[in-house]
Amino acid sequence: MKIAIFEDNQKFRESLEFLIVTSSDMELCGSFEDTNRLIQKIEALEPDVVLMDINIPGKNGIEAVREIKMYLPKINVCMQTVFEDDDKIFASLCNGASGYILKNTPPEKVLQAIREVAEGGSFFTPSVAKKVLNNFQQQVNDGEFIQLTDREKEILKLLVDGLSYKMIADNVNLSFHTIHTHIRNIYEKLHVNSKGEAINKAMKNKLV
Amino acid sequence: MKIAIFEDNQKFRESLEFLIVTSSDMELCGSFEDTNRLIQKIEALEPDVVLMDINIPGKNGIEAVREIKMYLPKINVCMQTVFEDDDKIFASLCNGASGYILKNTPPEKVLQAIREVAEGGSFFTPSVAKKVLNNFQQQVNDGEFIQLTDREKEILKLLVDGLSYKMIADNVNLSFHTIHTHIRNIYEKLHVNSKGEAINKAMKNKLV
DNA sequence: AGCAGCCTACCACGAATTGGCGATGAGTTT
DNA sequence: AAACTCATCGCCAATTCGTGGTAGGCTGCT
Repeated sequence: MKIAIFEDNQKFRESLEFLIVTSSDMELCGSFEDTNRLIQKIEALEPDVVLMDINIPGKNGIEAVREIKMYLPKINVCMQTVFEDDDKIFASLCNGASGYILKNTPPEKVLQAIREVAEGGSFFTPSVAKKVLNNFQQQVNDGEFIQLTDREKEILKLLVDGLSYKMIADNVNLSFHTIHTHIRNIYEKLHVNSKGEAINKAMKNKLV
Repeated sequence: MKIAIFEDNQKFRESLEFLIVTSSDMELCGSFEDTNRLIQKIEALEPDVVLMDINIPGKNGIEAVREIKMYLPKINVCMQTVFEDDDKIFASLCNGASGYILKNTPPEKVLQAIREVAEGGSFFTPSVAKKVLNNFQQQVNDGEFIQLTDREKEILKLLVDGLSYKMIADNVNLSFHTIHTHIRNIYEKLHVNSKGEAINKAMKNKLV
């Protein structure tokens, strides 16, 4: 298993290097203090996992992971940082990072994270997992229980996709009037009274 | 640290019980094979963590976690199952579970998961973490780079909230016509031509 | 047989939205 | 100075939407 490190803090980089080289199943294939010529380096070294500091000189870690995933999508990237900055965490993950560990993570967990990421899994330190989870949960249901029939869900989905009544009617082979009625019923169940609100609520509450 | 188990498979329940009682920092405060009188039991036992099988008789695990989080939101729940059923995983997590482990998880990881969950963190087995992450990543940008002006973003946000042109005009103290033009420009930039599509695209690409 | 819920379909009217066309002024870049 | 972007305001015709009704057919439950 080949690992590449991108980390500007020398002490930290060295301790990571030590951790990798003393690990029997891993091989350190590169270690750098900036992201210059990032893609070329990775292309040449062919690491299984890239460890990327989030605040690294050159392109920062978020840009870096985006680039890696754009040009070399098979490379798995594990981010690391000292800060629990929500925005950066989400940005990294959205841009394709497979893992996220804080720098106070004990060595054996770091190795574990690397192994999980190498196998295509994901690893978050618990606090990061919690943040991801919160983001996940908050999208859902404000306590209302909305029960739509299958037909209604089908039509709501098309509505959310931006189709007009007429297009929906075409799509499901029903009369325009029927669609009209269904949508009125949907609005009532969602407690909304415009297309915009309906779409918003449908997406936020993952009704589609 | 007090743990309660809800698990219908006897063998599995017993091995969990063994795992807990032989663990120095944990105490088994209850172990059940169904979810009957769930809330009363939990209220009486006051566990720190509930281990909940997802396919348990009575109310299933998803309903159970929802109830727990509704009546006793401070209780942290860790789900477990043999299957990697995406829908159930997401449903559990959305309903408030803090952890999700598969039943083939080695004992020491189970204990680790319980500890993380007890401390308010989250724990997923890597494959589940991957699923959560995928759901996270897919929400974002299809590769297009959409550059909206501040005004446009502001108006798009209100549009997404379900407001009509007139209401938006009121909201930002502009003329109806101005809103109209902005929205037309927004549509052009988003390559859409209806309110529905615009809202959809705006939400999917997190432009707001 | 009666009731309830769902899917279907229709009428009608006022309000909202779209799409096309044009215009001005402020500020920035070239 | 010309070109450009951004924000602002305007008109108009065609379409779509929101809301109020009505109503038959179907299924499932009592």
